[in-house]
Amino acid sequence: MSKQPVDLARPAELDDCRVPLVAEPLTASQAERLAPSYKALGDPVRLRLLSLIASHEGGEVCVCDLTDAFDLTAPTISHHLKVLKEIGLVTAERRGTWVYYQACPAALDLLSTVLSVPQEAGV
Amino acid sequence: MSKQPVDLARPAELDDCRVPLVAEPLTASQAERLAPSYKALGDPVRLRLLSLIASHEGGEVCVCDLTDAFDLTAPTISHHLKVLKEIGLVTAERRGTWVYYQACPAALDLLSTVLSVPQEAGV
DNA sequence: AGTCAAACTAGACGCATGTCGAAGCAACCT
DNA sequence: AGGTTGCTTCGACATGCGTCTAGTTTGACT
Repeated sequence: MSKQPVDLARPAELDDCRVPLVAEPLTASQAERLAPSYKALGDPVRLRLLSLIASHEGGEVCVCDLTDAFDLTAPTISHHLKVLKEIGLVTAERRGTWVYYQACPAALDLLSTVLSVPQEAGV
Repeated sequence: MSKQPVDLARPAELDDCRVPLVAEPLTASQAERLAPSYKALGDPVRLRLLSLIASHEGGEVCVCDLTDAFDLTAPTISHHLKVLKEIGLVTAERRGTWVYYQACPAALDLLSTVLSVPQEAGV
């Protein structure tokens, strides 16, 4: 394992990133911590994977169901899930033969907050 | 100009993308229209550029000010600004000698909305 | 043990991307 | 006109990334 998860949910690491980008300029280090997360969302397959996981009732999805939803090989799906996992947007849990993925709402919420536009800014 | 701006502000093109990713699975076409925008944010330099522009009072920034904020050459900054412009996150306007960039709040808001997590989802 | 299926890892291949130096445009000056 | 500054385009280079095939691990079931 070359990279370890960034863990967007951990306050100590990223609470100082929880500021709308519109409110004040991001520092270089804030930008460097946030950019990889947006990059992870910058692939259509990963966006759909995350959405499939996050919107699934029960809050988790088996890999086999995810693989079926795409015209891609299993290793490719596995690779994308690994990216999402390492960035802290999802977690994985093995139960018997199958592996289930869950979304991390806190991580999503942080990324949403950074892009949010206050009302008075005139959307 | 090889690509033209995606224009995230145009309702006809992207209003059907204005749905939280957590609410229901993104379709393939939705994901393919949204992913390039997140990819554009997936670089620390572009994130900071966008933040510098969006948070600047007056709502616009001259390129020269942006270039000074980084340890990069002018062509590189220009390249990143072009990416942000083509994706519809900023607009550019020349006034005399200088070029000013403005942020597009509507585009930002869309990307924020897609990542937003409803309260009851338990952040 | 042997087998099968689910999922991941390893390695390879081609395309995309970030960066730079050099050159080109555009607008302002003498 | 000529020169200067601000910004962009062009072309090149190294690196990164998405995808695949082939092989490996993990667990369940005979």
